[in-house]
Amino acid sequence: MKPLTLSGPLPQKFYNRDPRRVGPELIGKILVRRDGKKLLTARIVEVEAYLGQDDPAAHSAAGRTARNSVLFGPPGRAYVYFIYGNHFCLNVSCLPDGEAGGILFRALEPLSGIEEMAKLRGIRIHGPRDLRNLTSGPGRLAEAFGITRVRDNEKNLTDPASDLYIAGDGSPRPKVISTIRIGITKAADLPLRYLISGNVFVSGPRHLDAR
DNA sequence: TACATGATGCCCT
DNA sequence: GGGCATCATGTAG
Repeated sequence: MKPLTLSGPLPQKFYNRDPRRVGPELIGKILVRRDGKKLLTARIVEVEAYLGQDDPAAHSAAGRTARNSVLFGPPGRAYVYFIYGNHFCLNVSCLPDGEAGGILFRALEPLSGIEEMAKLRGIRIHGPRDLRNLTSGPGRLAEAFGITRVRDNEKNLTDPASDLYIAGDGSPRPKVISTIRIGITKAADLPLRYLISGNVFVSGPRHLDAR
């Protein structure tokens, strides 16, 4: 495997923009978890943008509550929520303090710490195909990175001391396409899902024409 | 205090 | 490709 030369955490100003700009630029970046001696890394291959009050599908649509307050806070913070009684999902807040918006992480391509991810997911890896079960899907990737609401919600992902952050690795930005978002019923026609076209680690349709 | 709902994934065919 | 487990949250009462 090609050795990674990771940057530090992406700066706060990276997230201090409209989610529709942040989303596509997050594609190809690296999600990093430092867990004691272990280092988990994976390339971001699929995300979705959720806007503020103008987006009926966003958790922030109905205004600020105790649950979604991170989305209204400063940019670059982790918003972790629990869904369907089983799964955690990871988002990062966007826009200045006071404005709601965020990016949902939907799929990653595992790079390092794969054994640890498999352990956290409670599965075994038999071949390359099994790698997809690690981090393809919002709930899966959260589990593979040990992400929970108690541990990570409101965490500052731009803090160099953070054990969870997003870094660049100097590689060229991949070709990004956008499609409609997945698993929602409101505002379902907006093209706010961003992904690397054809990447096998993407969850759901991997091309523009496949819906 | 009760209840409907959901930005899902697993386990069957 | 479809059924379903499972519970935090918000809202109504």
